[in-house]
Amino acid sequence: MSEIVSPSPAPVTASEATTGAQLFEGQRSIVAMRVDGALLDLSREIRAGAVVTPVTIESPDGLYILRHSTAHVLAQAVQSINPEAKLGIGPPITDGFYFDFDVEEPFTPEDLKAFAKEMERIQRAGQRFERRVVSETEARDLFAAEPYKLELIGLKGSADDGDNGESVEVGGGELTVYENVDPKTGDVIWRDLCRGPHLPSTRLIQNGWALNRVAAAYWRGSEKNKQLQRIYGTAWATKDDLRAYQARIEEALKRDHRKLGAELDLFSFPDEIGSGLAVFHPNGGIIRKEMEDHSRRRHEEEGYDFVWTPHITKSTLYEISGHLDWYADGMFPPMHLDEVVHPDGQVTRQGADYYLKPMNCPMHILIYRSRSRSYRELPMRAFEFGSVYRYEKSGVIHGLTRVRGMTQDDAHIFTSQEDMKTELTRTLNFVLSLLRDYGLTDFYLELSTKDPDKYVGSDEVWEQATETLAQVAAESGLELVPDPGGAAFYGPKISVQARDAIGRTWQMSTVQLDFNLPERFGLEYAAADGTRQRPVMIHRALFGSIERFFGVLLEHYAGAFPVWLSPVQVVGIPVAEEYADYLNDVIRALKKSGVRAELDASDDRMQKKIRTHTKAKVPFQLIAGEDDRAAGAVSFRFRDGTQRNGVPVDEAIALIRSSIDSHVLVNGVDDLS
RNA sequence: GCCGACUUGGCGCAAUUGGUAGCGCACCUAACUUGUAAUUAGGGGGUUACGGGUUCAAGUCCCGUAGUCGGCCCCA
Repeated sequence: MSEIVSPSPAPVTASEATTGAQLFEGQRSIVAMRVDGALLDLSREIRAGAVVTPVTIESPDGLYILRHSTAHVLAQAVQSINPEAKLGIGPPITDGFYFDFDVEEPFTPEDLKAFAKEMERIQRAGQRFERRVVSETEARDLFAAEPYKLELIGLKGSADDGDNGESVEVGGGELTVYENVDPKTGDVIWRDLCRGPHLPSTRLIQNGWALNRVAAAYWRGSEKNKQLQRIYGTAWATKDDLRAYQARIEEALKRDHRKLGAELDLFSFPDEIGSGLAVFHPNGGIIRKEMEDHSRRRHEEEGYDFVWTPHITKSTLYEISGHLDWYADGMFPPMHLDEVVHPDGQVTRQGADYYLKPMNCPMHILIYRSRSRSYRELPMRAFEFGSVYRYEKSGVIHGLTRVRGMTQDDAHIFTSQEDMKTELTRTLNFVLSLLRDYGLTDFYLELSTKDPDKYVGSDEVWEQATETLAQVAAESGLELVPDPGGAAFYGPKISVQARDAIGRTWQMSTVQLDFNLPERFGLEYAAADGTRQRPVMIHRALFGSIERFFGVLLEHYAGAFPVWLSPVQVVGIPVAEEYADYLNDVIRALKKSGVRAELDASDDRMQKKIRTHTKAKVPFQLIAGEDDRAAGAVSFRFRDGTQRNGVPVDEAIALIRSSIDSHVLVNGVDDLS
């Protein structure tokens, strides 16, 4: 990020027909323009009277163009070194760009270096980007050797480009080609089918870019298609911006929950158990237990009933629920049990398939259905920390955020249609309030609506459900982002997205309406008028899964948890052995009031102890020597190195106790009130 | 699942062209007892992920399996 924010140039009105290049002549910082909302090359014609907004390179529009143009330079470099490489697509993305190629051999890191070098040469050559509108015939001619481009030309008519980058290649309406032209000779050196716009010259790319990595990617995003080699890069207006970006990446790396989990001895994934299956160590166990205990208390206050269900079930349950139809691929394969086969090969007793449960809802439904229900019992809120198992594909497993075994803080609310909206509102408020207890405060909502290719139930029911959710979302006052087609097959949902300490967003809670399962399981209740009615079901999980939420909090706090969640809350460090007994009395008193406190009586020297416990991110180090003992006091040292010395013991205990109860994050002396 | 890279004591890393495994931290022992981020000395610990193969010789080369990482696809 630039320290100095350059003022955005003001829009100008073209007094006569002209071009952007003429209009902004001599203003090197202007690389493109917006006319009537459209982002255009400076070379484009402007009609008289048009209002033209100049685009500078460091603006969001400018960066988008810069990244796109850098992608072109990369592609040219790749083809200049490897003329056999066939072009895929090469759009700008958040913070950078990528370009896909079909090549015989995958790229190596050495290839990347060579490409980067060639890119620098292309930059220095100052090639012009020239836009040309072509007919389909002409385009087919120009890209006769580029099979993927030909495929895109064929697609041009169909408007459903979606968001997978193809629309960057072929603009709506007309086909355009961008040609890189040698500024001296006027020769066309390279070209790509592209909607644009682009920088006027490769020279404007400067040195704020880098090639990051290679990866495979399916052509047009479908695993049915061939995998191409994708090169990812990043590009910024200046070298400083690039460095700032790289520093941001590094910060995120430092917070990686997998790294912190090992460093702080919180959890691990033993190979012997299996991929995506975590064990929590004692330190992680404390955090997890605190998280769960607090959640249980809040659920109790909120009128939830606690239920327990098994981890495994006969297939019948998921046949009724429909999960086997839709998600069998994501489930662990069944165990076939109880079959008896006569020696002659005849099956004399039919066996049964048992599945590890991938979802808790059908079991909660059976609890509801175990007897007849009255409207007086509704809403019934069944809550469970339910362990579920999903057979995630090996390539997607990722730390605690994508696992094969997890525990959901899952609840299913059975309510009447009339109370549905009240209950949804209440649920959403509860969700947000609980997330705030854990220190997340910055939210927005996402409303996922029907996927027309993957749903059950009638359209009216979906509409009604969606409408209700939209209303509840609007009433929350939070920002609402639509997610068309993102719903599960059985109902629309609202998900709560939280921003963490370094601005990344995580999908947290979901509140999901379900008109389908009550139908499938034939759920009913007796209404006030004596008729039998069908309840509506709300699925909701606040953490998503405890494992995932744990990972998110770990990254959010970079391992420095609020006091109530810290595995060790206080470590006592005597200045010399002589003061150990005195300090140990303080530690004992703390333990007595429920504080996780320890005395470091090892024979390390004091400075070493401070270092050790600071690295372990213990919130309070209590130090005592002669001065403190004489005064009946202790001295605080905090994570950031700040101190508060000579605090009377009673006061110290009270301060620590209250910092736990109030869930505050204490990193320095100023955080302790 | 697909593509690529990687896998050396608990953690982070090292081992010239294949010649038979080292360092730091952590751990253990001893001495030292010092007011805010590393006291000193000694010691233990690895059949180099696993299984094959090539070779006089494999951590180094080849094949397979598992796991991890980065993407793609997927995410009830």
